[in-house]
Amino acid sequence: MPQPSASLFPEKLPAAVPVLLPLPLAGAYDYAVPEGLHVEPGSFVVVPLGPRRMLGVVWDRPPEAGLPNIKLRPIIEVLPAPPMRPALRRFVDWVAAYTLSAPGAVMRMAMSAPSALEKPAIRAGWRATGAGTGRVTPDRAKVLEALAEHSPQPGEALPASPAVIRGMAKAGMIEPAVLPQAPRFARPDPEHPGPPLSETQAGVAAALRQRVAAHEFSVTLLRGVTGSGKTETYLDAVAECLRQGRQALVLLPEIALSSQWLSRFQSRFGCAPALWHSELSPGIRRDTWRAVAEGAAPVLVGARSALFLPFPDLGLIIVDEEHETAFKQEDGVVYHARDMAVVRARFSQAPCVLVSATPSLETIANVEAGRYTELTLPTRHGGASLPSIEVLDLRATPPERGRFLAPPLIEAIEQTLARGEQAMLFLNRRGYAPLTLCRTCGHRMQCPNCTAWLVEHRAQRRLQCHHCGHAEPIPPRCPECNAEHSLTAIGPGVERVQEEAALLFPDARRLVMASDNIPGPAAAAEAARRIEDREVDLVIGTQIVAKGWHFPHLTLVGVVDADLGLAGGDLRAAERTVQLLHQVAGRAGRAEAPGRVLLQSFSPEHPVMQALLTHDIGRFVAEEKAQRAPDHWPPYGRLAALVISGEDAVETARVARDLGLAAPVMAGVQVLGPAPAPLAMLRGRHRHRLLLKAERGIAVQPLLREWLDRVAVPNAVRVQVDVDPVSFL
DNA sequence: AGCACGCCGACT
DNA sequence: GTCGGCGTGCTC
Repeated sequence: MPQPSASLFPEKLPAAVPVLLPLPLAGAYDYAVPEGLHVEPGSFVVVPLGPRRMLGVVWDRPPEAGLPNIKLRPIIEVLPAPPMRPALRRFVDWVAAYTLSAPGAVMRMAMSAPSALEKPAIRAGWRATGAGTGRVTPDRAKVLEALAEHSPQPGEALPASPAVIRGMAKAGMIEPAVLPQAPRFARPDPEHPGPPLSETQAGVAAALRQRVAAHEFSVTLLRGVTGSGKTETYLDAVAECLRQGRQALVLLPEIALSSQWLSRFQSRFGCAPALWHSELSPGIRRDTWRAVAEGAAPVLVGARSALFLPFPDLGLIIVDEEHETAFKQEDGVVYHARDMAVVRARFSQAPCVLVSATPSLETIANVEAGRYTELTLPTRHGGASLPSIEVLDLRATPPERGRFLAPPLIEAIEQTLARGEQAMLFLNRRGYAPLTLCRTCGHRMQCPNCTAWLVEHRAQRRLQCHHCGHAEPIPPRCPECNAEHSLTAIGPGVERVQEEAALLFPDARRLVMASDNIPGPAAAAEAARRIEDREVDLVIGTQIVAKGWHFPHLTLVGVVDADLGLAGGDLRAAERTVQLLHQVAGRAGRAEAPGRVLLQSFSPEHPVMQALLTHDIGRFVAEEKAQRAPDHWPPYGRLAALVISGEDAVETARVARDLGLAAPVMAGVQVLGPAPAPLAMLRGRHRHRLLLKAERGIAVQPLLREWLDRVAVPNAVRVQVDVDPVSFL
């Protein structure tokens, strides 16, 4: 590659820098730096792009050499914000290279609050003038009263409509005033007295603190059964990080369901942490982003996207429930937050702690290979014993016809309720019934856009597609054969289980928990409170009840269909089922009352059920390993999936076939497919899949890149690359 | 991601 | 004869 020569273009060459724009472009664009403007790598700048102005970041790559005839457009402005740190810039490049995404698309996630880059907005409010000409109406009196109490206040905080406030301003009764800086994030106090740690906890906490104090990269698996006090233990490491004056990041799989986690944080540190998730309002988002960048948010708790926040001095990353599939981002830049957390920690020279009761096989393999270390909390805290787990053979004791709860489970619930304790029924399926079938002609109600059945939601009297959001009213007669009263609900969803429970336990106060009726953090917190305060006797829920809740009065968990997750039969079906059911089981019983778990299954002999009822997860893991290792399935090899999708069936299939023909041929690499995806149609797009499997040690990214370069893909067809896929749909 | 340009159908 | 549909393509 020709190098620019200073002697060829003496000082005529304008200073130029690459600027990475938050767009899916192949790389950074070069811009001229106007005389007198100071920029450095990481500077946030405004540059012209075609007809518009765009925010970007000065990047590290030296500007493209040669082509001195191209006149570069100049940078318009440098924003008064701290430059993006090298650790974050390198992380962005790394994630882009690993996931085969455009660097700009990844950087976009690191610029998720562009307004935070401008000067902190002056927030305007109102104060009373003590004068003015207007009449004092009741509304106006309330406003004046509020302002007498506390002044100035933002308009939206005043007890009157904007019209009233405008009127008062016009009458000269109130006037605009600058509000003081929005309250900063409280500083969690590491010395705040928290709950006492057991001896085991204290030992593990000391080991974690040591890793934090070491100020260097390390990865630790913190493994402990449900109720062993993992959270309090790692919060001690967070405290150490605070003492060091560095920032801590805690990733939770579903921040919306974490009200109880947040109260534990509060009681350990005396205040709430900063939060980061997709539902934040723009204002809070901007404040939080800025606070993180300024180091004013010492602890941040967030969903996976928090990995891309501009921490200046990250000293610890915790990934709680590291086995959760919610950490995998499936659209846009496809990445696994657990794995990227490790990378982020490496670039920040910080320890990373992966926390789980049922670690992923990936993490276990990394421990076994010596890449990660492991710390264990082997027993439940406070002397509580593990719940007893039984498998109910549905072949031996089937439910009544058209029902879903087997007699022994019904009896167990009755006993539990009679003792005044709480019971929970778990079924990982929303709605009333997963299939609506015509008894006359066999027609199945199907989504027009997806290869999927429509799920009946009886409460809304609608059929819904859980993949694309399509919804339609339940038709009065079969759309195929016109038979009336012939459409029948097949199979159970939580709504149907609740209906059955209402018949069986009419006096029990029931609560259904599914994403349909728990739309956000507030609803989740309220549901948890009602259970804690014993306003509920029977909880019926989807996987949102499996999360790390602590319900002290809950002693029985019934799993309505323990076989459900095994149906797809993909690589991780068994592993996921063990993790999910183990987690649900962990809801039963705590310190004072022993828990009991009943799994309804048609195959009690299945290794998954055996692992659960013997509590021998270790043997299950060994069996999985023995199955996966010989053929180099993950984690003993790597996978990358290509999903080819398009509206035109023929064209999409052709691209898939072309990719199959152009697949890399090499020892240790195997390409499976193309084949129609299990979800052969999604949102109106036809889908095909290819799977590349490589032995460990083979870098798949260069293979993928060359592979994709060999095949022409028309615009209407999309090829999505998923390195380390979790979902096989 | 925008926002252009571009080439084909229903209006004043 | 134009206005406008959104399909392809470029932006340092």
